Amino acid sequence: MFVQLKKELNPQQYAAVTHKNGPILVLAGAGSGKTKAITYRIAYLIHHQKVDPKTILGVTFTNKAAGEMRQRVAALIGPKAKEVTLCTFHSLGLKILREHGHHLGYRRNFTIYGEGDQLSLLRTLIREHPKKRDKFDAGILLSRISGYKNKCVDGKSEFPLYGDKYDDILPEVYDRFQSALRAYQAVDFDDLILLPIRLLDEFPDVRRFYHETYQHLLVDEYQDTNHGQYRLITLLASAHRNICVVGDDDQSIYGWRGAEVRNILNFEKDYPDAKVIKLEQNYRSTQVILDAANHVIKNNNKRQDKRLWTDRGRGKNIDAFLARDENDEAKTIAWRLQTIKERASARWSDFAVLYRSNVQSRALESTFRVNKIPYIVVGGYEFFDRKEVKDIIAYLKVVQNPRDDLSLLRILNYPRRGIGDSAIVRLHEEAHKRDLCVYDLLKEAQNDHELSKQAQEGLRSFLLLIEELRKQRHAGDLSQLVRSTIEKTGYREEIERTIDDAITAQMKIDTVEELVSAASSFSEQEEAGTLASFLDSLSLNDDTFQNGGKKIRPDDAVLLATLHSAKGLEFPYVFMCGMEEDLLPHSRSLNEGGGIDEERRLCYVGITRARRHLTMSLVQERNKFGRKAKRIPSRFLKEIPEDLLCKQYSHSPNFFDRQIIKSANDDK
DNA sequence: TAGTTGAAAGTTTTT
DNA sequence: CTTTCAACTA
Ligand SMILES: Nc1ncnc2c1ncn2[C@@H]1O[C@H](COP(=O)(O)OP(=O)(O)OP(=O)(O)O)[C@@H](O)[C@H]1O
Repeated sequence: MFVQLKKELNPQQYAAVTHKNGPILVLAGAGSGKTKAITYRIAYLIHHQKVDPKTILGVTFTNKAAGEMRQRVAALIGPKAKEVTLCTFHSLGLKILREHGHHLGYRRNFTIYGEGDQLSLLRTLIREHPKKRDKFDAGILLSRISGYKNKCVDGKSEFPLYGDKYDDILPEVYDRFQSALRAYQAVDFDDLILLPIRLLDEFPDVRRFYHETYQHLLVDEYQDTNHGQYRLITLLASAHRNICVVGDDDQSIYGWRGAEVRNILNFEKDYPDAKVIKLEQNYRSTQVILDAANHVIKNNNKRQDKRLWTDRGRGKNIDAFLARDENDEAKTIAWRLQTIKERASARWSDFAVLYRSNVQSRALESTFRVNKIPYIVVGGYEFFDRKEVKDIIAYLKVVQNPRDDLSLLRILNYPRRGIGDSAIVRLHEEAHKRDLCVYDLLKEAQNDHELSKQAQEGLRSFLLLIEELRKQRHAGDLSQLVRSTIEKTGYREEIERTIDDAITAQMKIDTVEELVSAASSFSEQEEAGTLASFLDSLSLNDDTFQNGGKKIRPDDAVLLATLHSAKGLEFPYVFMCGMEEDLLPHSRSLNEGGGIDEERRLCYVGITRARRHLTMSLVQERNKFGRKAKRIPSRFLKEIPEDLLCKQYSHSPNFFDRQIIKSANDDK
């Protein structure tokens, strides 16, 4: 590979890849080969500089982008890639916390709370609060708690005031929230960044350990880092200063969760000796696509000046079509996709359909399904948000960490064990008063005569069940454990008992079964197929579960993804759907964070994913809560010059051969 | 304590 | 349209 380095890289990339130690900044536009520079640099360090792969750390914000890095490094250096740490900030934080969290009082088996867990914890706190009549919204509280937490990275600070009813209760709820997490041995996503910062900051030994361990840091999509992640990286780099960051201010799309572009813009101030590199040639897209992207993004102010050119030829115009509703849109996409595929003899995986919001995947999925177009959905809700799955996972979480009161209380009386609300409230309060975790309290409460006979019996069988599963945890394999959990809890019977509709009941049973397959395919592809790693992967939304619980993952499939999770990827053929006002730009985004500019960047990201051809679509009306709502074209569509577009607004897509493209509704 | 009923509310992006 | 939650009844 060394021989070809000079051939495969342009001079600027070559400079970035082969630069000796010290800070490097690559600030450049979409498709200019930033990720290529990072991955080649990793390969170069290993092959040329004889750097031990284990001492290289590459991080980025999203799972998808981390996976892309991993894949591209593996393509370059083969199996050695496994020794390089390539992950998201959060999984790096998790690693640090599992290895050294004991300094801060965390056991190795601590639990990760996702947003759902955070919200349900907050809801119980609100329920117990004396002022609960005020109808506090858990979501608002959560965003303020998270904001405050992150603000405290640089030391304790005042609670910010918003001038509403939440101001009064925030400090108290915050304290209770934090102590609950501690008591439960649980950490939330913020903690996965903030606690490692404390470890590195306050414990010189830990800091020294990681300075030794990771001697070369590389950060992709650096514009997406928030202050905590910036601090984390800065601490990790402080000894050797071998830090290479790449990014593009025009692709900053996470302002709404605290990402700060100034992290990348200030890099030269942080590291005055930084080698700064600009890349100006786009190797990805045709002229038409690049022009469209540039015309859209130039409507933003406050941009870093960047040049971008391509020699890949003009290419075909961008198609833009109007459909009647989202099902028509999906059908037309299916039809066009198949047409392009045949004409260009492309593979399914050469296509991506991108959208602003996860709900948009629904119509696409059902249409693709009936038309036998293989697809993979990135992220989205679906599987792991279903009640059945969350219940079983709560059991597994308790098995792993019995101090997790929140998960325990969720399942203590599901399936029904005769333990009612009053008993649960009593147990919870008692545990809180005596500074015990509920699990330990249960051991005595099973003989507490103030509880009903029924409840006592229920507690006994619950404890027995958990103990049994805990024993099994180390013995058998993971999928066996999940299966036992389902069987021993009598979950299937509970579903059959409580749900009258046989079809719904069967669906739920199937869902639970799918979780077993998810577990078994997990232990097949992970060498450490333990319960702990399974729960971690679930919490971090790991790529392993891309297709929910389904075991069969087509290896050649169309990608369905949000604009956010498509960043960093590229496809010969891209569809952007829902090009409508209130969706892109999204109506809810206009007041917050980056506002319209961030939405425009999102559009820019979408356009620049395409290599050869881009199709945009919009609909006349969209179903919203069972009502039809009229839609108007996105302003971004109008920012693209007419001569780059090929508009097909006139005829209904129903026009297209109905025999070829089935509608999702008329499949029976 | 368990189960039913009816009203109300939700409509963004990720870890 | 869906899900969630409070109030009610058995
Ligand atoms: N010097 C080069 N010669 C040929 N092709 C290149 C070169 N550099 C990059 N490419 C190709 O251009 C495409 C885009 O590269 P890459 O994904 O690294 O860009 P990027 O700057 O990271 O993009 P983005 O900002 O959108 O994530 C890839 O297909 C890559 O292989």
